[in-house]
Amino acid sequence: MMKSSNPQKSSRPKASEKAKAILEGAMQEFMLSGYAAASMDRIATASGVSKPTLYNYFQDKEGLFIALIEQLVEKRFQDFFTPQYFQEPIPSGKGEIILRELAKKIVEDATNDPQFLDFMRIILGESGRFPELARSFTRTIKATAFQAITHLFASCSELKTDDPEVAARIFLGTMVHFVITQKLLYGEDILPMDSDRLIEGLMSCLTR
Amino acid sequence: MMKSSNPQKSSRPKASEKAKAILEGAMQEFMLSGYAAASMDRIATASGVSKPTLYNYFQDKEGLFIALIEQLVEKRFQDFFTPQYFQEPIPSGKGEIILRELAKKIVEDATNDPQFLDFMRIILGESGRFPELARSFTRTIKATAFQAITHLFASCSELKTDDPEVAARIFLGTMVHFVITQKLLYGEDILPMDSDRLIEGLMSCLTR
DNA sequence: GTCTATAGGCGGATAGAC
DNA sequence: GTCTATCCGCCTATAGAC
Repeated sequence: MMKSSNPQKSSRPKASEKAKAILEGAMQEFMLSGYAAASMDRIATASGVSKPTLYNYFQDKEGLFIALIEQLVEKRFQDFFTPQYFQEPIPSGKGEIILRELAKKIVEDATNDPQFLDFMRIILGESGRFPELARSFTRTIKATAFQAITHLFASCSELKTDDPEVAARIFLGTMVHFVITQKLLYGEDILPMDSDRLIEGLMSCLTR
Repeated sequence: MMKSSNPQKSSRPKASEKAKAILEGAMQEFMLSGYAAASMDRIATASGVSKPTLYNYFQDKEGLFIALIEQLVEKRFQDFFTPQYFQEPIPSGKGEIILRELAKKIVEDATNDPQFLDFMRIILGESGRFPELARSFTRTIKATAFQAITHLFASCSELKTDDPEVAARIFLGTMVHFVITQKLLYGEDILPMDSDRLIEGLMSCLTR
């Protein structure tokens, strides 16, 4: 439950900067250590505040963790799978190009944005202890991605349209599993595979 | 490092039953709580031994965890993706049937064997803290699966053989991502999808 | 509201009897 | 080899001064 009121420094109702600092410190620590091994002392230090201040803004460790993940689900990674080029109307014949770009973007982000991998790891790893966070992720990010890609398959005549929902699952499944295997599970050292080669093969399965 | 000798009850060099009991208790606790939140006290209780005995058989918490996961990688889940029907020679025209059965087996095991999901969760969730365990998983289980399925695509004329390695990635990626999304991340409640429908669509993409 | 200091408990790991 | 009993540190969370 929320405290009765949030602390405010000025009279204007702006979002507290201290809360933001705490969330950033919490991000570092939770991503580095996972939920259970994270320390509220280290979060306080990383945030530049003292521990009681931390507990003034967030109920407890669990509340802080939930607030952090919800924020990441809603703000930071929400638009990942729904970039601008999913806007209507889809130019005729552009579906294949859009899918290729999206596939590349998934690989690039997993390669260049370490937060992205940490986020996936923590959502998956804590899905047993925090099922509501996993549900929130599925309801928000996964659902939006499936919806947008399904729409693409349903709209573009050059793509396989027999079952757009299934096509979307194959596309996203192949790419996300690739990223999980190669990056999270170190497959790039053990089972190397060029991402462009995979994308080509995938597109040839999903186009007419 | 190993202790100088393993404790043996009898003079014959049989595998210690206490070690087995400890590993079973450790399984319960680590799967339920994750590595960091697991308690050596609870493992001792669950195993029916006292804590010093626990430390007599395993160096410390980390050593016990590593021993457990290595055992699961090598014994328990090794043959999951390489069932009997991958033996040579593959009857002509049976590739499609074998793939369908394998896909169903993945979904069934994820549905009926809770240890299977727990194992996936812990390998993914601890891949940052224990990269060597993730590597071991990739080197052993993933590599064997890719190899067997690639061989299938390369051998069966009714399957898409342009790039068997890529076809294997698409097949396994689609099915594993399906299981992760539906079971680990609770997608079956939020984004329902009949597994047979997915398998049909996948097979139609991967056959000539 | 924010700090210093501390309470109180549970964690991993071990000493020493048998 | 296995136990009971215990050490000691780090953990979350808070009391009380300012």
